[in-house]
Amino acid sequence: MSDGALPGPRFRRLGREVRAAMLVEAGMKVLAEGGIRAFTVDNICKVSGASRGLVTHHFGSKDGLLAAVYAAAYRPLLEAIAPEGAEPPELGELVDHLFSPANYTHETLNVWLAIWSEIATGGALRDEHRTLYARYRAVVAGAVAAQAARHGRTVNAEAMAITLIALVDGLWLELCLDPTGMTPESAKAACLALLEPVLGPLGEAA
Amino acid sequence: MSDGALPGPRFRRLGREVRAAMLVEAGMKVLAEGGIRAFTVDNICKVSGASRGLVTHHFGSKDGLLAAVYAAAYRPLLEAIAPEGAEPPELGELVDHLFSPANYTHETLNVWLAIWSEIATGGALRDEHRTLYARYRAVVAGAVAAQAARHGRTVNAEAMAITLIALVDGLWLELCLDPTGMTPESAKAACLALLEPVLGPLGEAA
DNA sequence: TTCCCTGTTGAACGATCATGCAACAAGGAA
DNA sequence: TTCCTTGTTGCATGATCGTTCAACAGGGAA
Repeated sequence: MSDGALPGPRFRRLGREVRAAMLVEAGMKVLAEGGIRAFTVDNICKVSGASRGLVTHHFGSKDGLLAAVYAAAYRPLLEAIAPEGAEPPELGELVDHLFSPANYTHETLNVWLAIWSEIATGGALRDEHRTLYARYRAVVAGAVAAQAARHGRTVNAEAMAITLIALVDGLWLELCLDPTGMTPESAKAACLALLEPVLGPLGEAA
Repeated sequence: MSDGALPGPRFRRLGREVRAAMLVEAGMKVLAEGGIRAFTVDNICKVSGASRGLVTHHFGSKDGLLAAVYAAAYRPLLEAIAPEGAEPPELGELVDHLFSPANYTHETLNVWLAIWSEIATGGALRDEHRTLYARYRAVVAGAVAAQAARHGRTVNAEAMAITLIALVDGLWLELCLDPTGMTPESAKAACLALLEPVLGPLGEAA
């Protein structure tokens, strides 16, 4: 009893996907708080409570983990917008989801922002972004087309989807950079103020 | 003549602001091509053709140079939108400027994107951003208010300015991330398609 | 020409980075 | 109980980072 050896196991063995999920979550937290400059193996493992070798062991490299974090950030958005096996939501519900507290979080937005720059400079994330973004845009375009047809308007649904996504992303961005005088509610209201003159009324009155 | 000494001076002495401008330009180029991860003293000095000590000497630190790069990126935008001593442009002209080749460049946009993440995570750039962005928003809000008054519409000019800026930034962002099927012209057209139903016709027919 | 201010250099430094890897041990299987 | 699979550890390594600083030299002033 005089030595410093602690009783019990020194660490816990976890299943492959459990540990991977822990690292992804830690990576997301680090990315949200400190941006891409804080996304280091040391920080991630300290937050996750794991040792430094695990990142390479589970994801091959740090960039592999970053790709997993990106996919994990996209997943809830896509599932909220296009639930599997269910029929696609109306445009009004879709916009509601985009500005819901689940997606419109300061933490989440910082993750997006940090990763966007990596994509723009041609990292390995570029291809994965193209795939996920194409799915995202297709869902939005479908909702836009349905909304337009329901109200007898003729619009270019693809172009309008790009524009709507740009508007949402831009509002996200402004909330990240300077939340002064901005709330999720005002952002959503601003979004609807531009959409409804073109696509007809959204929301419960549909 | 047998030694390797080259004739002529080994370097050129430049004025304080000349050298500083060279470093800022190099920093912008590096930032545009590789994002914040490529924004290193080594890269910057290699591109600029200067030695490593100059960054600290002229800007105090690397972050000081980053702040200067940010201000230098904002300046042409503000000057195009709110030329000093001249009366503010109409909203149509303002939008033209925002999507003009001078501002809507892939290089410029990558610089913005790289710096945005730094601002969002609370770096030293935050205060400078607040100042410059407030000026930017005020100019846009003024143009929006004038446009609305000219066409007898009543809008919340401040909120509409935030929304317009968000839309422009979002379109910039999408062009950075995935230029597929996007051009400055289509982006501008998408922007006008949302604005004109609310604010009346923009452009030459004003 | 000589002098001196100051812009410039580049090596040195310690901190921090991502990754490799051999040893270790947890915990189920037998 | 013993054995073996495999998740885990953490040190070693070499690269790269930002910053410091003493020496250097360009080029105008006198």
